[in-house]
Amino acid sequence: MRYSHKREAIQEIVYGTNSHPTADWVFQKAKVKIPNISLGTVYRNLKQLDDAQLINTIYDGNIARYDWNREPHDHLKCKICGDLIDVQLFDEQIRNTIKKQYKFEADDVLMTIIGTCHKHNK
Amino acid sequence: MRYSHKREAIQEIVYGTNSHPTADWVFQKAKVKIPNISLGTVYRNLKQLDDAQLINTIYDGNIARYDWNREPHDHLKCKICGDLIDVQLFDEQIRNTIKKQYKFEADDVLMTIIGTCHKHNK
DNA sequence: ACAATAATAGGAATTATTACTATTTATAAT
DNA sequence: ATTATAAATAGTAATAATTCCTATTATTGT
Repeated sequence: MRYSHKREAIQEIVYGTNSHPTADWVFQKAKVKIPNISLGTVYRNLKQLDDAQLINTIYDGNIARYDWNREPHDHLKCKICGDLIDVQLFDEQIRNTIKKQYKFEADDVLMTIIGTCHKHNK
Repeated sequence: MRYSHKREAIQEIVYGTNSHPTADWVFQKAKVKIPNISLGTVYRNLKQLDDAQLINTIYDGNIARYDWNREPHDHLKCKICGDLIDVQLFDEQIRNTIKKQYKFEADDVLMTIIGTCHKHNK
């Protein structure tokens, strides 16, 4: 993968937030620094960064979000504000046990808990 | 929710498969029985059936799939053939413990394991 | 049977994403 | 430093999944 100024900027944007941004959010941020960047470039580079294991892609409902956090972890998703919160539900050992439990060559364990976050307490 | 012949047919189709069908798959099946049914009707009714807790919607990557199985359960997703396989990873008690573990009003625990299913053994 | 209104068909609109192509840019070889 | 190469890009078109809109149809309470 050849160096590119734009890919570097895109990576910095993803690494600079805990908000699990969408491609369009990254695009809006990138435009501030690089006005002529195109959305296709953002998508292509996010995919390349994912392929290179520099970021992770997570699917939130039917939209892709990007996460700099490559440690195995899970998400709490607030059904009211849509926020995704990082949590560590299991340690690696339990995660590996889950993977081994089935006649299935498991690569990754994805878990999301849907509910209401603290911001919406009555 | 008023009775509708088409909604009944759509529900029967979802209840008649373990394949976690997409809206379009349901639409193709429905057209055999009801040639003039429209895709919009399929989407609207799948949503209504989900709202009425008669089926569940699960997101597989960025596409919606529908599941008659409303018992808490998890999925193994094969990255080669795309199949989703139902599994019971935790009993209700563990599931409730997970829900209580966070300052978060949890409704549902979603878990998918990504990997390779038995059909692709070398 | 009739009125009220939910459900529908068919198509347009929207949203997220990918594909295409001529041009630009990084970089390796000269 | 110049040049050749192929990757990266902008800009736009295309695609896929889904939702929205509106005139018509079907269900159901009276």
